[in-house]
Amino acid sequence: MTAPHTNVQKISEMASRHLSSLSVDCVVFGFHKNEMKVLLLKIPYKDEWALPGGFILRDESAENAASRILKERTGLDGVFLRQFHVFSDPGRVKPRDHRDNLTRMNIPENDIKWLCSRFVTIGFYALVDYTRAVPTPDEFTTRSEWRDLTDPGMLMMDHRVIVNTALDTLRLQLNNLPIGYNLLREKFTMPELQKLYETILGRKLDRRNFQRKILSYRILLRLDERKTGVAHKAPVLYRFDYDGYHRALEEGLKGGF
Amino acid sequence: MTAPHTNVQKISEMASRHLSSLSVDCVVFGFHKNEMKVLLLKIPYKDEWALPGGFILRDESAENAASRILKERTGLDGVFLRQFHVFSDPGRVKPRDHRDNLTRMNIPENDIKWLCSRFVTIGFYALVDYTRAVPTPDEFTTRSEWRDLTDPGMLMMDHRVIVNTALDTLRLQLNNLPIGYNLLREKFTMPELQKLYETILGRKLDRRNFQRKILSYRILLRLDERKTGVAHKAPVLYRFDYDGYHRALEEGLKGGF
DNA sequence: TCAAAAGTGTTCTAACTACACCCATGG
DNA sequence: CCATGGGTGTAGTTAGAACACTTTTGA
Repeated sequence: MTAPHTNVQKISEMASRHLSSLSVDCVVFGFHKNEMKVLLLKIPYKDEWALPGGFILRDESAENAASRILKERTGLDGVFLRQFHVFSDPGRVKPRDHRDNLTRMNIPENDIKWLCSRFVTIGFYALVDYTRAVPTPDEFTTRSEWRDLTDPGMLMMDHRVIVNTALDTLRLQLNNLPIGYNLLREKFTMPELQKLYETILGRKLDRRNFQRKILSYRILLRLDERKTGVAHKAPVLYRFDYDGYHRALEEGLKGGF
Repeated sequence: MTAPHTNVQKISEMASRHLSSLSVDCVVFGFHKNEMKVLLLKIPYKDEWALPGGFILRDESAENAASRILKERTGLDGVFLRQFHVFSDPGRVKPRDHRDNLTRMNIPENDIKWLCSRFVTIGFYALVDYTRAVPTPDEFTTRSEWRDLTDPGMLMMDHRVIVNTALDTLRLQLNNLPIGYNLLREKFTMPELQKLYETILGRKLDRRNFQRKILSYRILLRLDERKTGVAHKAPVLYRFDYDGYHRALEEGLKGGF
């Protein structure tokens, strides 16, 4: 792109009035050992974690940006991904923090002034199979880790708020989302599925009623095998009936949890 | 703001890589004569309508921008307003249309180049009392009108998609939204409230079951008066019990419609 | 006086809740 | 061999769907 032939002052006015620095941040949910996990990046020289995110590139949609970032951070393609909220409060970034972040990204001092005007991010949440995702740090972070959702540590900027909002959205949309399909491995047991729902909802469910209800949706295929190497009675394995699942989700799981 | 002392080429790169033109568009719902209405602005010299919207100003949040615009277009303050989706598909605006719009807004030719890179909008929906809102055109449109939701006419760009997405969201969130509280006048009859729900849902509800259900939520106060000047038996007037309503909404209207 | 709309009650059914019992397994 | 977790069944309660009758009013 060639520079427009206009004076710098004019551009400055336009940029400050009409342009925003626009990014996406991904809340990547996983499920492991009966715990909900979030994928976070460690900020070097600080006891803080950040959500994987980045700028939306020219000529790509926000959805595209989010799935590109996800692929980079987890190695996964075709992940379940959905936008849930825009965070645009001018106070969401302390100018000091913002400057630090941009400096870390090797953005020249002069350009930082441009980006400091407003910093809007679109929140996405993703549901991924914990066992298949490989946490991968980016060039600005030291490492990438699955952290406990309940106790992820100190989060940068308003990222804690973003995570909480994502979780609230997840709960609200629970009955219209392919939760199990994306968060569990292909084969899973009934108690595992129940634990998943309990963890997301934050409350206990009755074992027998849960089983009856979830089976009534006709979204599960009971397999002719049982989980091996477990204590006590070996539970039966299930997998999702893809067609049935998506048919049911369009209506929403009636009654719901 | 003073211009940063850097060369034009550099700014151009930064802007095109990291900055977006960011706006809000409001889908303003009203309810009148058993019809859902949307507030639209007429584009001059074209047989097209547009959603009221505008750029987010420096140092204001998207929410702020939306409620500011709403105040300008309807004269209403403290309106129920909620963001529902970001539209960022690079193909959502035909470059030709975009250029026309910006030219109409008296934005100089040179600056238009900046804004053409990407054009992202945050969709908000609003629920307002039809009888109190006064449609007010902005400086770029000839008039402002309540249009039928089912047949609003030709809409500019992807605004039809935005309206449809807003309606889908409204239906999904119906049981967690103060629908009646915001769309009806202070006093209303049970049939009016039912018609509202039926219109949003797009299907008939049983008169008697609706009444029993809505009353069981304990969100209505039955008044000691009836609607006057109507044919047939005069229906009783109700108004909302504000406290009860908001208590009930936190849980969601259980069961729902 | 009658058609059309509003107010109220009843019945039937399906879904949810809360349990009790038996089975399989590893320590 | 027994504690623990998994599979299945049942009774009581509640919420939802379908439906009938009476009341009020303007035309």
